[in-house]
Amino acid sequence: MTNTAPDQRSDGLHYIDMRDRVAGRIASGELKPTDKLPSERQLQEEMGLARGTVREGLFQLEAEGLIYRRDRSGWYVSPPPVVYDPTRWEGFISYVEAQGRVPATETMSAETIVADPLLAEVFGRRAGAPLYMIRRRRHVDGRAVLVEQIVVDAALTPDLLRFSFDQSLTEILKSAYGLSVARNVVSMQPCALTGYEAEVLGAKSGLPGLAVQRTSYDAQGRVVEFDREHWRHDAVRISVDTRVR
Amino acid sequence: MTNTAPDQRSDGLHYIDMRDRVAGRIASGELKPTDKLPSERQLQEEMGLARGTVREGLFQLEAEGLIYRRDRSGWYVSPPPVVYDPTRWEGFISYVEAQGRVPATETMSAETIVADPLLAEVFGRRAGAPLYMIRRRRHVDGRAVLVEQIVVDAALTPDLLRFSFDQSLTEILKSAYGLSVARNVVSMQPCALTGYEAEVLGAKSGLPGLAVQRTSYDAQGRVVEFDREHWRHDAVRISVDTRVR
DNA sequence: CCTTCCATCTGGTATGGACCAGTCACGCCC
DNA sequence: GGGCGTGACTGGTCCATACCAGATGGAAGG
Repeated sequence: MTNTAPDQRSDGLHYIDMRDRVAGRIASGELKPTDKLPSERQLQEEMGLARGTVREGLFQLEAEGLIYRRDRSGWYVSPPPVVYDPTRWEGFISYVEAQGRVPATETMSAETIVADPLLAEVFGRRAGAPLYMIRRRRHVDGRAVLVEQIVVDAALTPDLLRFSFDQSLTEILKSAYGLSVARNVVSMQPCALTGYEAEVLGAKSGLPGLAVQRTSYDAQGRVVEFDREHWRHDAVRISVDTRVR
Repeated sequence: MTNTAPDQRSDGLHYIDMRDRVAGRIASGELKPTDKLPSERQLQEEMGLARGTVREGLFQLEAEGLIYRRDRSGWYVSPPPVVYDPTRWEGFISYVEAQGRVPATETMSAETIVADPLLAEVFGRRAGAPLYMIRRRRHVDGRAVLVEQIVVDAALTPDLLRFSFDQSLTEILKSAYGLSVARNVVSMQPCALTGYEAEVLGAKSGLPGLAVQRTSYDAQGRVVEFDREHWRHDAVRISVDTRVR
């Protein structure tokens, strides 16, 4: 392996060529965000390849975040990702709008649950303590990009379920319960979207994603929110700005 | 955790079944980290599937980070990821060791370059200003997990190239030049490893990865380090702990 | 005008065959 | 004992084909 720098030449691999040709059309602006690509069978003929080879190239572009698919509908050019700073939570709606995009939120469920051992530890409660769990799906420009599951301590937020969660939860916690966030512990891991997450995002099982887990504390060190989010990998860029301790 | 969520009907999809059967062997401990899986042709026969179907299942497990491949050698069970806080840079070696793993660093190249427009802007210099660029590959327990490209300002670090970079660069900057980091701006994005990055990590083009870009400033606001890292997606979990501003 | 239904288009799954290109362990040779 | 070559093994690429199931849009019917 060369110790010198990057840049490879046409490997002669058909699916790499195919990938680069389509990537070229996107880079040149011939194909624009949300545009639909030709069908796999059209590309197959156009490039003189087997369909499997065409699909291999498409998978590469999908992994790079350049294109995405809508099940049994077609392949589309990905819009640019939104920038997200999980440590500065101003609310999904406001920061998506600040980037000139159109956000939308859908509450999938909101219910009372009891703490299992893991959640009990997170909240510093006994197993069996009452908690609220809210599941939401969030969209940017009409595309579902993330699904989240938020857990809050029922003892701190009595009767929370009377609110609508299609708006900012942070706002509700602050104005109705006087809870505000002083510290966030965030952990992130690239993952594959499978099962429930893939299904509600309309993605094929195995699509690359990003799992974000956020624990928010108030000034007294109480856990205000415990949040797990699953993002489509091509929909987000994480940005964090911190002072070193 | 309480995955009260829907789902869990065996779809009857062969590659999902195959995936789950192998995942079961890993979960049960029958297959342990770094263990080699049976060959694709063995699995094919064992499960009565076509090889393409077996591979589809393996790709899913790879996307989930459960297994990885060594080119033309075989599929192996992934070791657990290392936890990495890009905002608290103590150095790769020390935090990997702190997690009971064995780190290693390899310097691929170290050279003087001139600032292109992008780098010039980052460093607040004119295009053409002299900079040092260092490329390194880093390993955990013998497996290459990330490749990084560090750029530093030659004006702040005269004659930097006389050092060996198989040790901590942060340490060199501090002890030899009195530079220490007061602020980090980090941005992360799931990506696909392709071309140069895939090659030096011994990965197939298209493997999911995580791109991390870090700009480090000293107390005077000067750029000390500009770093781009590409991680194997299954090798790392990002963790950030911050106070809200 | 709206709803319903159906033909068609699209991607999703699965098979099986072929050949290529590194890897790796074994055994030969020096 | 150590270096080298070789051949079996393993994943990587590519092909052709078939059928399934959801998406879609237009035609038919209310």
